[in-house]
Parts: sequence; structure tokens; C-alpha cells
Amino acid sequence: MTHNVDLRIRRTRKLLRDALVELIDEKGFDAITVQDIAARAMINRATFYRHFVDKHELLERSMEDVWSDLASKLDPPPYDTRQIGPHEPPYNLVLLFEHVEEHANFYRVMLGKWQVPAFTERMRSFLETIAQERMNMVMPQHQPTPVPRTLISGVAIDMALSMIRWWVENHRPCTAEDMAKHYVVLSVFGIYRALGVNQPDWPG
Amino acid sequence: MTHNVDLRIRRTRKLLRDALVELIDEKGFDAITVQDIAARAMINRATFYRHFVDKHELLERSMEDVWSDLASKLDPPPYDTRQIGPHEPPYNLVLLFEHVEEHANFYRVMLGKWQVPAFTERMRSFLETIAQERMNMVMPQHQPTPVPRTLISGVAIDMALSMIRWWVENHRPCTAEDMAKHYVVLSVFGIYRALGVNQPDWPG
DNA sequence: TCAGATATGCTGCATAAGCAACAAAAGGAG
DNA sequence: CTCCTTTTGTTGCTTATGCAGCATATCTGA
Repeated sequence: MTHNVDLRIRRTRKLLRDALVELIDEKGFDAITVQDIAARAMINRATFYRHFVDKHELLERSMEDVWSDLASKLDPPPYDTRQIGPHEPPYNLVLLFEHVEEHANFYRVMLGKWQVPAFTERMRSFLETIAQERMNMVMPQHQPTPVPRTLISGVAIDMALSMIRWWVENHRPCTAEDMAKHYVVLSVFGIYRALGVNQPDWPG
Repeated sequence: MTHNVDLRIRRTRKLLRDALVELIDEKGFDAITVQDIAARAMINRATFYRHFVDKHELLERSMEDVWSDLASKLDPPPYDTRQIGPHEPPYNLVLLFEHVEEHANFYRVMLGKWQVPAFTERMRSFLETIAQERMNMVMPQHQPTPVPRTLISGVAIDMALSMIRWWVENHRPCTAEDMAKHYVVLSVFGIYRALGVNQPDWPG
């Protein structure tokens, strides 16, 4: 698939992507010109146009690359027979954090000071899938909830985003698995407990 | 000079150099193959050979690049009329640390765990020039010293190297100018004072 | 010691990328 | 608004690099 693409093409696109991320980090997307990107990447400007229409497309395609990587990691959905607990986080959560780790700088910039709104939005809708799935495991769909289900998943998602932001901005002081465990702790104590969900295997 | 060289050539060499440094950091120079370097740099192995005979030449030329950059920064020797003190470090010292800052990762790897002996040696002989010059300003050449002059400069140089190593390995917690000041403090109190050199402008 | 693997050094042909130049568009300062 | 600078798209021609394949050399474990 991706490996019979000419090495020069892959390299050029990677360099352009890295340059874009660097520059967003430095002065934000709006202040960037195609010349900036090309110069930083050590790529001729004409070559930029052979690959992308403009900087928006470059950003768009860069995000697509990262997401398709995430999607391939989570697909097929790794079915989890383990009991969930603070010592046994759901496996797809671990995979999620591992993925973030591989693209740590990208996530740091996209979620950081010069936040790219489109990225956050897309990330939310991506996480929603995971959140829904998890919620349905914990709380059967027919069972009524004291708080609207979409509100619950919304909060759970933003909590995950918040944790990711903290993680990548602080040089990832703990492992991906740790982060998954922390998320379980916070979500269970902070959200599901508040809803009175019973977690029979929970210690204490 | 360097600017009418084809962009692709400069880029290729830079990528190869960066890859080499990364790999030395990871597993040391000896364990590296040309294939490793090419793969990491996203450069075809055949292209590597169009530029360099082997990995030794790549390392050699990389070091030359850094040194010639240092040399051009220190040449012409910025003549310093200021009184030297802990608040007014010699300007060429500041330039030295600024140079290290620009190539921080290179220095970190070269002086770090997988230390490249040739680099350290060459660095020593480079610093010797600065050290001699400084020493001759502080102590007239005809004046006898209680400790051999070459021993003094040797120690002063290794002190500088030690400080550089600390600086780049600890994410440069202070500025280049700070480092120059620190060096003055340590060298004056630690060495020249021990030799009874009188520094009339010294506070305390 | 041998054999299988991996790394090296080199080639002709295919192709992506550089370069220079240009007109047009978009910004910015007076 | 007007002038001037910067940025944008696009072009034909040149050049560096990729690719595949080769023989040799070096390493590594049975």
C-alpha cells in the first residue's frame, strides 16, 4: 500500500507536515504562508504545489494521516474480556494513549496554545465511538439514567481530551497504560459512580 | 557560498546528519550501519554513497560543519575591552555558549553517553586557543606560575566541557550568557584565585 | 567450519524535485 | 485611493535522487 509510493514523495510530505506543525506551534496557523512552510521543510515552493493546493489542504491531509493511523490501530475492535478496573484498563484505551504517544508532538500542537478547532471537533467525534461503546457495556441501553446519556459521553470525552493535553504538554511523565488506568479511575469515580452505577469488581 | 548549492543536496546531507546523530544517541556509532542511517533519514542508500564514502566520513564532515560554524562565529576575534567580572563575561565565551545552544542536540550526543572521542579531542584543541588567550591576558607570559601553564589551561578546558555537558543534558535551564558568567565565577574562584592571580575589579 | 543472512559498493534507467522567471493577486503603509 | 512589497500559482528545462538488481564482503550461529 503505502510502501510502493516513491520514497521522495513520502519524504517530501513528511517534511512539509513536520514544518507545518512546527510553525503552528510558533505562530499559529493563520500567520503561516506557503513560503514559510516550504522554507522550513527545505522543500521548493513549486514542489509544495505539486502535492497540495494550499496550507489548508496540507493541514487537512496531515490530520487525516494521523486519524487513519488511529483507526487502523483500533480496527478490528480489540474485544476485551477482562474485568475492567483501575489495574485493568480497557485495551482500546491503552491503544488510544499509545497512539497519542507516537504522535505526541502533533497532538501537543493541535490541542495546545494555537489550538486547531477542526482537530478537536474531529477528535471528539472519534472518541464518541469509544465512549458510547464503553457506556453501553456499563449501563444497558434500556436502563434510564439520571443525566442524559449524550451529556455523560460528552463529559467523558472532554475528560479524555483534557488528560491527553496534560500528558503531551508535560513531556508524558507516565506511560500510556498509566494514563489509561488514570482515566478509568477518574471516569468511574467521577462519573459513573455519581450515576450510581455498580461496579462489582471495584476494590474498596 | 553555501547558498547556490542545490537545495536537495543541502537537505539530503542535513537529513543524513540528523539521522546519524539520532542513531548514535540510541545505540552508539559502532552499532550503526549505512542502511540504518539511510532508512532513518528517508534517503536511498545509493544516495548516501553519492555523498559520503562511509559512516565515518559522514561523522567527520558533520563535525567539520559544526566547527566551521563555530570558527566563523569567533572570527574575527571579538576584541573585548570590558573589564571581566562575574557580571561581564568575556564576549567570546558568550558566543561559544550561544553556538553550543544552536547545536545543542549535536553536542548533547557527542559529549554524552556514547561519547565520540575524536569530537572531544578536537573540541579540546579548539578551546585551547581561547583558554591560552584568556590566560595570557590574566597572567603575563614572563611571570612564573606555581603550576605548569599547560596544566592550568587543560583544567580550564575540561571545566568548560563539563559545563557544556551539564548544560545540554539538562535542557539548558539557563541562558548562554548565564553559562558564561558561571564559567567566569568558577574559573576565577576555582583556578586563578588558587594561583594567587589578582583581579582588581573583583567584588568581595 | 560452514552456510544463511545481512551489509556493502556500484550501476543504468525512471522520475520527483529544484530552479528561474513570470504574471497575477493580496496586503500594508503613506 | 495609490504605490510598493510580499505572496501566490504556474511553467520548461535541468538535476539529484529513487529504484532494482548485481557481485562481493562481512557477520553470525549451528
